[in-house]
This record gives sequence, C-alpha cells and structure tokens, in this order.
Amino acid sequence: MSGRHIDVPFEADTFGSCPAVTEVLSRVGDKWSMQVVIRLGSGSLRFNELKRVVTGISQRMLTRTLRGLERDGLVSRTVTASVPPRVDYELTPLGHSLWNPVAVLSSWALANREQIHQAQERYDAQENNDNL
Amino acid sequence: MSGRHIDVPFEADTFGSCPAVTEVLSRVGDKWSMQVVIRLGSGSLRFNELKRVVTGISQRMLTRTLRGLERDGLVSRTVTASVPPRVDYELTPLGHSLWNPVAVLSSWALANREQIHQAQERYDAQENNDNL
DNA sequence: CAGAATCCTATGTGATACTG
DNA sequence: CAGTATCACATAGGATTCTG
Repeated sequence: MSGRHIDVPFEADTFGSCPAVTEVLSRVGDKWSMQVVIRLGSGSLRFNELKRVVTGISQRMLTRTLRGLERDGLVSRTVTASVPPRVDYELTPLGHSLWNPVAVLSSWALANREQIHQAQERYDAQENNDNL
Repeated sequence: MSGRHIDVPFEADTFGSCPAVTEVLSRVGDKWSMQVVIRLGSGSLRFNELKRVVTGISQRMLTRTLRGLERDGLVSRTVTASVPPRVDYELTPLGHSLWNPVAVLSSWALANREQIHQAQERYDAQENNDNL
C-alpha cells in the first residue's frame, strides 16, 4: 500500500464542548497504547513478541496496556492452553479502524521529531538566561 | 472545507524500534495538549478564552500545557503590555502541521466513543462475575 | 511463556490562595 | 487578566520477585 487517505470532515468547532475527546484520548494518549496498536497493525503477536518490538516497555506496563486496550474493545486476546502457554493479541475491527489515525500521528511525530527537539533547546537556552 | 487528505506512506514496520514516537507522543498524549491544539486551529486565543473553550481544564494545567506546547515550538505566546495585560496564543506553522493528525484522531474518538463505552461495559460485566 | 503481586518513585492533576 | 505558589492526591511507570 502506497498511500492511505483519511477524511477529516470536521471543522475545528465540531470538537465542541467535548470531554468525549479527552475521555477517549486519555486511553490512546498514554505512553504505550499507540505503540502497541501500531505493532499489532501488521498482524497478531504473542505477549513476548510484543515485549520485544515495543522498545523499552516493562512487563507490567505491557500487561496493563493490553488489558486496557482489550477493555476498550480495541484488542482481542486469544489463549491457547498448552505447555508452555500461548497468548495471541490481535486488533479487533475497531482496533484496526484506530490504526490509521494513530499512524497519521506517528508519522507526524517521526517527521517532526528533530524540529521539536531544536525548539526545546532554544526554549531551554532562554530560560537558563533568566534563572539561576 | 469538505475533506482533507493525509498520506500515510509508512508501513507498520517503518515505526521500527522507535522511542521517537513515544517521545513526541508523550507530549501530545497528555490530557490537554490535543484539545488546546484543536481549539487554536481556528485562530489565536487569549488565556481565558482558551480556559473557557477547553472544558474542564484548570488554570494551572492550562498554563502548564501552554508552556509545554510553547517549548516544543507548537504554540507561540504574544504578550501585549497593557492594563489589564493581554496574552495571545497561536499555533506556529509546526503547530498547524500537527492540527491535521490531531483532528484525525479526535474525529475517530468522537465517532467511536459509544462503541468503546459499550466494550468497556461488556468487559467490566465479565470481570464482576469472576471477582467478589 | 505469560503473567500476577508487591513496592517504590515520579509525574500529572486539581483546589485554593495570592500577585503584578 | 494572566498568571505564580503551595499543598495534596491519584495515577503512571519501573524494578523485582514469584507462579501455573
């Protein structure tokens, strides 16, 4: 796939007095959920596979993140009773529909990482002149 | 404007071993930044105007959020020395480029709010059978 | 392998009161 | 008007240890 299109038919004002946005974004907005959704975009993964590809995540946080996503109906959890046990995580249809928005935002993040970093350095340099 | 198009030329794998995504998303991922960016999309606003339109935000958090966005080069702060003082906040070009990705995600959030809510209720109902 | 349990710290967030 | 300062609390997140 070479290019994906996403319509944004809303005006800025459409997001009106909407705590709903905050509400949903607070799930997607934590440190790990987006990364997990991105990685699951290419197919189902087992717990430790996810742990490997989501750089820096702790076991605890991966568990918590997956539970959260499962609760929100974004990820499905499939247990295969065997020894050793096998648990596969996969995006639900709803989860897949989230993949695009998340990918858009991540692309932006990657593309503008350097600019942001530079802006931060400029900002911090100014602050240092005032303080101390 | 009836529809905006955003290309996502990345494969899932492009987001590779990327703490960069986490890094940038942790700013945009807090409780308020996205809302502020959305509201500033239609033009500059004063401090108290923002406080009014960003539902539920406290004075303290608005200040902190704006400082963060300013530090990242997403928002510019213009002080007009007068009595009473006037401070205008506006998206920078970089901030404007973020508006689209954020709008995409917010649109998704609004569109799927109800589905998520239902999924949560199903999940919680199951949990209650097991516990207590 | 896939986690659960426990402990601990840092940060986010809100409420309130005060200021130039 | 546009903040700052302070306190107080909940949650996020990591490290470590244990288990079916």
